[in-house]
Amino acid sequence: MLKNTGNISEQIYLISTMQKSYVQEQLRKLGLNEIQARTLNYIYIYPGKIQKDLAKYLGKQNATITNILKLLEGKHYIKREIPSDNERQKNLYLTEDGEKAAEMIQTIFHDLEDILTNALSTSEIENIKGGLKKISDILK
Amino acid sequence: MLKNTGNISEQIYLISTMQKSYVQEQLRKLGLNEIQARTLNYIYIYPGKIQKDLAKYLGKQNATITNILKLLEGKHYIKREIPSDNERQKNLYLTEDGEKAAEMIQTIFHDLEDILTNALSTSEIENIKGGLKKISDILK
DNA sequence: ATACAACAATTGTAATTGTAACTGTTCGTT
DNA sequence: AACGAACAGTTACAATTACAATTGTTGTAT
Repeated sequence: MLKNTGNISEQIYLISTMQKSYVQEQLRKLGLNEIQARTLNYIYIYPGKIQKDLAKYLGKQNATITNILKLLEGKHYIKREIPSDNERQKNLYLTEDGEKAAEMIQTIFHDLEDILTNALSTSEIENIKGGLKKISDILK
Repeated sequence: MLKNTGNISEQIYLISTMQKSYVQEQLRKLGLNEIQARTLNYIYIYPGKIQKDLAKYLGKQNATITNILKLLEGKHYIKREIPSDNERQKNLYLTEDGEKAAEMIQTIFHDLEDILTNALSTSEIENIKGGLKKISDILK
């Protein structure tokens, strides 16, 4: 019998689900969902990346990315520019409105991080970050 | 400027996304998606729980749960029983086919856990589990 | 230079998930 | 007992996401 209650992967799943609920709740007032927020945040941090990079970051299909970006473009949060040296790809940028939204999103993520770290000591935080880094390197 | 690349919450998000991609890939042959698999796994581990409990575990609305369960019921993987002492709720159980599917799902999750832990020492594993436990308690 | 495979993104459609309003049941208070 | 609030789940519909096939572009090997 192989149950898996205390497993690392199960813990990660549980925490990510709870994080998602928290973030979604905070995003209600912005009229965005988690994926849209993470998209804006990604472009905020990595402007000029192409859709394929975003797809990998979010773990979604390229087709799904097209849909997400269409919506954000409709809200005038992002713009897509085809570089002259490669016409099959599109570089992603935030508009001014997108910047503003991204900054609000940043504070939501920052608040979340505060919630997680406030109850922990500095060394605990470093330990956990180190452990997570190892895990994510394994899966990369 | 508040970037958040190395944050705990961001790491958790990245890892959960990668886990999800792995699990989805493995599930293709079973014709199930991640949510359906986690649902079957949950009922496998906690038979008799009601839909609301599942909703909390998955971080989804009750209405979404209804949809997911309808589909799994259509595949004859689960059954729902209304207890005589409380007619507004439904206890969830696996059928025989559901048990078989759940066992295959268990091996997928088990394999994933192996991938994560094989590159780590016993003490590292215990450290990471302890850290994750703290985090999930904070968010609970 | 040309042919062909690989790449980045999109389209149309199907499947899934989310929202708000609603049904019926149980619980608590009077 | 009888009222209303809270609860568990569902419905109808809207929004989002996934899948398979397709377009147009770039890279590579002849």
